[in-house]
Amino acid sequence: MLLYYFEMTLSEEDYIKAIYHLSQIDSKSVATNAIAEQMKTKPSSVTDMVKKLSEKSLVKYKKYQGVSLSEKGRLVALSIIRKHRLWEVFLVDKLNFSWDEVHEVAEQLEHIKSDALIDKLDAHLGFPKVDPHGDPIPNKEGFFTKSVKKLISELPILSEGVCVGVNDSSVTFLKFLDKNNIALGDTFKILDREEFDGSVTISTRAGSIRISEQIASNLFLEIVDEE
Amino acid sequence: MLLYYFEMTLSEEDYIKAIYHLSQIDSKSVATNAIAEQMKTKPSSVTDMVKKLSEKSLVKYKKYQGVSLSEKGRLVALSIIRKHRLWEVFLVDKLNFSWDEVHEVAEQLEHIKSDALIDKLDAHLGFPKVDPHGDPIPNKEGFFTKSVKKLISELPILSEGVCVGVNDSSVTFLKFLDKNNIALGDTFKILDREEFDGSVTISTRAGSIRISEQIASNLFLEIVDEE
DNA sequence: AAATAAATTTAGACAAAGCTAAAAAATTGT
DNA sequence: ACAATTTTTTAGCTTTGTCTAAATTTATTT
Repeated sequence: MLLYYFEMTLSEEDYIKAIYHLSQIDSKSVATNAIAEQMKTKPSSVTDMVKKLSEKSLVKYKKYQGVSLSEKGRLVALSIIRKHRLWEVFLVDKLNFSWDEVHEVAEQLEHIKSDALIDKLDAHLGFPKVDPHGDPIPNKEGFFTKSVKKLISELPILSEGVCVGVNDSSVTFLKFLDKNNIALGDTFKILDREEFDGSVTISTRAGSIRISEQIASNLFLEIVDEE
Repeated sequence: MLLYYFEMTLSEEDYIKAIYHLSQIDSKSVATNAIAEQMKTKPSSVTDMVKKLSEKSLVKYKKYQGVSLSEKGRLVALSIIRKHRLWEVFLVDKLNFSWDEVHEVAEQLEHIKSDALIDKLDAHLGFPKVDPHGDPIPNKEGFFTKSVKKLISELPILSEGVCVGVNDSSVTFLKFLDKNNIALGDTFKILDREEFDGSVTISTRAGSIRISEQIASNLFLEIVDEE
C-alpha cells in the first residue's frame, strides 16, 4: 500500500475508517451526523476533524455538503482495513481466538505502524485473501476482490465455498452446527435445493447432509471464485 | 499480572517503564532530569506527569526528592515489560525478524490492551522465559528469574547456555559468526580457557572450536540455570 | 412561500501533555 | 558559611481532540 509519508494520529485513522465504511453503505457523500454516531462523538467534533482531514487532502469537504474520501484517503482507509483483517486472521488461526472475539483487539492492532511487520505477518499467515468473517483483505496496493460472502439460501446449485460466518449466533444454533459437524472454515458444495421447502443438500467433509431453509439462511459461505 | 483496573494513557505507561528501568540502574529514587533525558522531554513536563502518577499512587514522590515506583507501579511496569518481551519473541521466532530489528515495533505492541491476547500469545510461543536479547520475561504475577546473560569471557569453565546476543554488531563480526557456524539460539558449553591469551574452547552443535578473547567478550550467553 | 424542523457549523471552554522562562530549593566549591 | 551552580518546580502558553450552547444553513410541511 503506497505508504503515506505523513504522520496520522490514532483519531484521524479512526475517522478515515469510519468515513470509508459509511460511504460503502451509501456510496454518496457522508453526513456529519452519521460520522458522529459511528464515532460515538458529537457533530461539532466531527466538523472540526473533517476540516483537519480536508487540510491534509484526505477528504473532500464542502460546508454543509457532507464529506467523501479523496483517493489518498481511500488508500489510507484500505491500508488500515488490510491491517485490521490480517490481525484478525492471526488471532483466529494462530492464537485460537474464536472469530467473534477478535474485533476489539484488532481495532487496537490495526494502528501499529510498521510496513515490515505487516508484510511479514501476511507471509506468516500464508497471504490470506479473506478474514475470519469472510471479508476480503486488500493487498499492499489497495486492491481486493469484492466480497462474495453469501448466505447458502442465496447461492445457486453447485456453488462451492468456505463457511465463514453465521447470521444468528444464538447458542441453540451454534449447538446445532456442532452436532452436525459444521464448523467455520469447512468447505461446502451445494448439491441440490428443494423447490417445495427451500431445504438444501450440501456436501461436507463428513458426507452430504440436508439442511432446512432456516439453517441455509443463517450460514454464510465465502465463494472461492476465479481471481 | 494483577490487572490494573484503571485506564492508563500511552504516555503514563511510558513514564512508568522509564522510571522502572532507571531505578534498576540506580536502585535509588530517580531524578527528574534523568527521566526527562530518557523520555526525550523537558524536566518541567516530567514534574507534571510525576504529580499525576503520584495522584494515582503509581509512584512515591516528594518535591525535590526524586521519584520511585510504588508496588502498584512496579506491577504495571512489569506487565508492560512482559508484553514487550513476549512480542519480541513473536517477532523473532514467528515472523523472522532479526533480534536487533524488533525493539521499535515492540514499543508499540506493548501498549495493546487485552489480557486474553497476552495469555494466548504466551501459550502460542511456548511460554518462553527470555526474550531474543536474553532478558527475562516476567510471568503474569510479575515474577521472573534474574537475568543471567553474560559474556563468554566472564563465564566460568563448564558453563552452558544459549547464545542470545552480541556486543559488537559490525558486519565483519557477524560474518565471522556465520563462517564459524555460530548463530543466535545455539547452545554452547565452555570447555576450556587459556590463561595465556584468554582464548576459549567451546562446544557447539558442529563440534568444538577455539575462539579468541576478543570474540569471547562479544558474545552473550543466557545461562540455563536452576529456577 | 413561509414557517418549522433538522442538520451543520461556529464560538468559546476544557483536559492531556507538552513547552519556555522565571523562581525556588538543593548541592557544591572554596 | 555563603556564593555559585545545578536541579527542580511553578506559572503561563500551545496543540489535539473533545464538549456545550448558540447561530446558521438546508430540508420539510403545510
